[in-house]
Amino acid sequence: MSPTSIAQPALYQEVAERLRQRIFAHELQPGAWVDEQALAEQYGISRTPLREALKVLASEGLVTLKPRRGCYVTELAERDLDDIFPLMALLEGRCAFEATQKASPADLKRLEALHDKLERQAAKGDINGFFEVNHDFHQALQELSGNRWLKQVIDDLRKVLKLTRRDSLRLEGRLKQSLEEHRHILAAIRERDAASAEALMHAHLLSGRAALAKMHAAALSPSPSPASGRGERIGHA
Amino acid sequence: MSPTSIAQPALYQEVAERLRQRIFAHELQPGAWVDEQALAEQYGISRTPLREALKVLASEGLVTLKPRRGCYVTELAERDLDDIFPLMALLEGRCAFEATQKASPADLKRLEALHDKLERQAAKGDINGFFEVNHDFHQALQELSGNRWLKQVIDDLRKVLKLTRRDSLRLEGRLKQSLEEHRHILAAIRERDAASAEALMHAHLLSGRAALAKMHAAALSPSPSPASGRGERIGHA
DNA sequence: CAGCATAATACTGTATCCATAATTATGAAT
DNA sequence: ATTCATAATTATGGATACAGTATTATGCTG
Repeated sequence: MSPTSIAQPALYQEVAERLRQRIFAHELQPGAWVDEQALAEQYGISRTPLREALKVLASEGLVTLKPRRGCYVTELAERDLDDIFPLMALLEGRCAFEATQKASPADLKRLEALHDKLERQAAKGDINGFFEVNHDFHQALQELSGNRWLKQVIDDLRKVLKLTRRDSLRLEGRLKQSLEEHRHILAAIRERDAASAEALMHAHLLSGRAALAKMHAAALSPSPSPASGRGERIGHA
Repeated sequence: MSPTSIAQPALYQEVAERLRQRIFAHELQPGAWVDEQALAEQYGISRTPLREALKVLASEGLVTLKPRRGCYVTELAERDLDDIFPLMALLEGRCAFEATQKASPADLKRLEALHDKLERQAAKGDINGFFEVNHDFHQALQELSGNRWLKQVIDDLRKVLKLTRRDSLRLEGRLKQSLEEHRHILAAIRERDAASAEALMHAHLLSGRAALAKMHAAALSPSPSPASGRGERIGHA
């Protein structure tokens, strides 16, 4: 996606990145209308680069452009999550497989170091920290896979997933479980068991989906309204 | 990534689509500079929607935007093909698996009809026709998989692959081989053998990569000109 | 009182214009 | 003659202005 980032990035890229952060931080909530001229004013720029940035975000699936109707932050339905997580499981599983085969001893040390950091964040109970380091670990595996396009696709999908609230880790026991899964994945990589690493990573992702579903169910059950927050909203197709 | 295509599409979308076609037709060759104002003049529009269209194409990886340097049609290196084809094999394999499980009898009939059409194109020796129907068949499987995001990712990658010359089918025996592979895939689907369908589709994609590699090798060996049309240019990272 | 139509307002989409940066060509100096 | 520096030209990036369309609100009519 990013053009050869030598030379200073264009303004529309900066803007796109800032908007991404605001979307990920849920400052711009899913379904919310994106007010072009308000944002342009706020950033002290004209609408032109802002509109270009929105085109990019639309291509990434983070916002939905409705011709003559404006721009809205994409809402993910449960259906979308059911589609994306298995896909991620497939892709990240493959990453783990490739990475296991290609990791040098030095790479392995880096992975161990990252995992130790993860252990520490978990011990501290720092959920945000855990989330970040977890991301770093997965990212490292993607780079070790040596397949730029695989990494690219995963990155794109992960951005979309970040549209949902990420605090499934706050679920009782989920953080500990996630950590445990990571331990097993790392162990498989350490022992150069690529097939196991793939299977464990695959399961890890599906486990993440299950946790999210459980949380959504919990959030929904207190008020047993039949047609409540169900995901009949379309993704961005 | 197309925004909700209800309502008339915006101008920048029309332009993006026309540019895509020109790129796929290799009228705009990989590595070629995209002259903004020449195109704007040619289409009788201003540069603004054209620039927005280029942002979209850049997100898709079809062109590369170099800040302050202009826009160039993406060149794929052999390395990129080595990355993308295995990835496509993985994804389309999964598609075949899911489609096999979910296809209704009516769906199966549609697939059979498509395959018959493929057989006829092959019999006629119509390579372009074969290419098109082949595309339709794969597309149909993606839809049957029922996973919109899986389909989306495959579509995106296929667009990128269309940057390369597509006449690997002109290779001696390749068309016949491709047809044979399709026969086996369809047979597996017909017998509801999802695992086989997945494996066969996976092999089908890798087989396509091998054919392309063979063609490139052949194109390179006859004329040993040192700086010929080789693709050492970077993809679009 | 309710529903429909019309008008006004506001936002998207496109064009034109201006400034800045990069590349190329020309000229001078070694 | 070749190389480096400077100037000019050209294209990209950003801003502002304008037009068209959709939505909403208000008023009128049934």
